[in-house]
Amino acid sequence: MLEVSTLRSPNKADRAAVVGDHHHHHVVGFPAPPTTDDDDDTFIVDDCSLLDYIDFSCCDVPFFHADDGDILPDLEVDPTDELLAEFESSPGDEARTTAASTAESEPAAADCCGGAKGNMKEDGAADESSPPPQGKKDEDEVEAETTKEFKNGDDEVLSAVTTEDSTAAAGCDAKSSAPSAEGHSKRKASSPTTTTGKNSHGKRKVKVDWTPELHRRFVQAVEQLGIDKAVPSRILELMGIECLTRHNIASHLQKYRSHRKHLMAREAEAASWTQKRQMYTAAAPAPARGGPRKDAAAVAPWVVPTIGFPPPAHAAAAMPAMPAMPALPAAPPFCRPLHVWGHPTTTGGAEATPPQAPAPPPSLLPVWPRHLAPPPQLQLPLPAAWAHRHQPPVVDPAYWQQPQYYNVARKWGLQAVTPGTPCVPPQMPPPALLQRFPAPPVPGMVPHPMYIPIPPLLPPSPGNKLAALQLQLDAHPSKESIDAAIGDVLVKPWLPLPLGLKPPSLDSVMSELHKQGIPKVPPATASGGAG
DNA sequence: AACCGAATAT
DNA sequence: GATATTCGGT
Repeated sequence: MLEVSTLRSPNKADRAAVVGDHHHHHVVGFPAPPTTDDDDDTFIVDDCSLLDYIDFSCCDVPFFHADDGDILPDLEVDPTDELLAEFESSPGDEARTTAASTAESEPAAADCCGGAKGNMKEDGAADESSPPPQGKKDEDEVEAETTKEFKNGDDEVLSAVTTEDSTAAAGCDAKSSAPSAEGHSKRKASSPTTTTGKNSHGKRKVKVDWTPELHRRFVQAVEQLGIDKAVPSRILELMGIECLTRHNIASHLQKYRSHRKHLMAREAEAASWTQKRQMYTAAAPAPARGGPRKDAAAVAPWVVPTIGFPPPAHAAAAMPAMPAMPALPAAPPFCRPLHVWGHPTTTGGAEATPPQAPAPPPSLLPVWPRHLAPPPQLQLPLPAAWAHRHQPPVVDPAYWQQPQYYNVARKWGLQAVTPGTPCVPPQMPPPALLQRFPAPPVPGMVPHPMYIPIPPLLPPSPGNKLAALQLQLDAHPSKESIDAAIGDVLVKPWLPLPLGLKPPSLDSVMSELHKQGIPKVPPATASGGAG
């Protein structure tokens, strides 16, 4: 279900105070699940279908206050508390609020098209009397006002406040099955300064909800223009959404670029890290024996996160022989709908259903809201011993499909993680940072080191730079780095050996593995799967 | 003047 | 963290 996004206080503690009072849940835009009052598992919807649930028919663009951001991250949050806070703490605002809510609560007022095409959030009243200090800004304001649907032409700003409010809320909530929801959720008592909602010029401050669909359009435009030529004005043109302003686009574009940059930087870091890691692994001579297997795991980057977590069923099943390279992580068929920035080139359905990717067991996705759990038919059996795990084994590629790792990339355009989506090639770091080595597999290199503890490393010593490096790497391998490392390993288990270093012989590797209780892998299978 | 983008504010 | 606004540069 979707809850109306409220201009709530960021103070989660406040909201938590009333968690549990489901009576005031604001459901909008979706058919009411069987049990609307309970956050139970009955309402199952996947990423794709979630979009389908949204009725965009009356809107040019699905601007919803029931935005992604408000659903998943704040599942436990009940907007009611905000209401309570409002009534308790800001009687002044309440007058206006109640009045507005009354008007909005009328379903008749809900005309998605008529009111606002945009899911603009109005932060507060406007003070139209104060002239803008800067002429430039004045122009911008004009632009904004003219482009916004709820400008209502020559409507007075003051009236626009209520109008805007009602249109933004009721307009999009029109389809809502909770008629009175918008009234409550629309405004909440935040600090008077912020809730007054006026910017420095006393103009309306309207927030744009960048819904997945809206973002999809955005990215589509950006890709169409090219990441380099994508400027707000052009993007705005291509998007063709009146209610957006160039500033809205610019702001979003800024963040979009920022995220991309961030992701690529980490990708580069991961690649670099992987390379170093491989260098050391290859360079490390036969390790001292006797160390328990746990120790080896403690120093092996890809094993470190697995401490305490046995591999999942499907991973374990593939371990003994390790003949085939596991498929690259694919988008789970039930992608989290919120804060998942759908791929621009897909329209809400195809992106999240790669046929080759079985759904990860639900227990591997602990952060997902229960009501968004995968359908039962997609749930894989899991060993009982694993059923209780709250943290998935990192060795499982599915782990990296967790929203916090997977969806971020999806959202911000590293489309490489969304298989099957026809789109512009992902922006990759410079070749220098992402070296690909088409060299054949090195004999003796196990193609799937993820699941194999590497031999114990040399004890750190002043002269042992490799050991020092290892420690450093082990100390702070980011999950993203590990993720990328895993990806690298999966794709190309071989990496160039540093000059002057010789790879360990197959016998030595196998011998060491055997000492540590790992059954020897037949060379035929060990070298397979590289292609 | 218009626009862009980074920095900053909300 | 998301979005808006400001500000300096082009």
